[in-house]
Amino acid sequence: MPELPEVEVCRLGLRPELEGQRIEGVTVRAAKLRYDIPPELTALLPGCVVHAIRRRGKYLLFDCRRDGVEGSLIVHLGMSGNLRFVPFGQPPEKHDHFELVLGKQLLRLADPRRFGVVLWQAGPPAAVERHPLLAVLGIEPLTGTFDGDWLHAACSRRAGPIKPVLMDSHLVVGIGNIYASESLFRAGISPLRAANRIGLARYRLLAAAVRETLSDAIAAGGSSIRDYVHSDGGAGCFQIQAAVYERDGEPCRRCSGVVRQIRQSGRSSYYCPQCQH
DNA sequence: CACGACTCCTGCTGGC
DNA sequence: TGCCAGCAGGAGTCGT
Repeated sequence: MPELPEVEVCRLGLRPELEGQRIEGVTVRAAKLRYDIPPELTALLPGCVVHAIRRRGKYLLFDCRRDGVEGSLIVHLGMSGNLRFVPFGQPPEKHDHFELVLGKQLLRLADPRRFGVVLWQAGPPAAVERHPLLAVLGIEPLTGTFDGDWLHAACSRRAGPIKPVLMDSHLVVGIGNIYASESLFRAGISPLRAANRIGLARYRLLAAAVRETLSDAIAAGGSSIRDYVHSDGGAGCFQIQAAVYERDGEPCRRCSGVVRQIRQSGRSSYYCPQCQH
């Protein structure tokens, strides 16, 4: 489920009900996610107040503090994770692995495929950037320094096709398999085009397309935030209408061509061969 | 270094 | 209807 927009919408939905709240307890039902959930969390977190919820790439960061304890809870939703507020006493389901007990409700992490992450970085909020998983992350695509010029320079040594490059979180964070295809469609660039053989002008189009695609998705999700984080909602699905993703064989929305599916680096890519070069 | 294959895990879909 | 292969929105690690 989660690429950058989904994680950002999740953050926005969590914020009003979690920021400033005290953590009363922690439940770890299945410690084995991509990494083991640190057992010390059950001792560290109770009594902490969540002062801020930040996002870096697809990681959610909960800045926590109490007497003698300061650190950030690092949460990644992997492929199939989601965070939900649920009422006290709601029985856990099969893949509910972790939860925070708050004053009035629970915040529960479900993740069937267990590619998610729950970790802890001790220290002030800034210290989390030094965590090994975060230290290697690339630029945020919704910040000012991400633009066509930056992207053009960053891709100058990448001889492979642009689509997997766009998904490389060491370069740019947050662009997953859906929004990579959608952004390339918007920019009119073929996913097969060698990254270092795309000119500056087209990289400016691509950078703008990435920003627009992600922003539109966040805006679309923003209107259903309550659904996204509450168990009585619509399962957290707010997907923007895809131009090409999973539309293999269907007509292109822009021309008379047919959307095609190909495989790149083990992932599906979708594009319109007539619109994208 | 850059790149692709492989890997973790469970669940769903489509073909036979 | 049942079974099995293949695939799924992520990303670290390893070999070339």
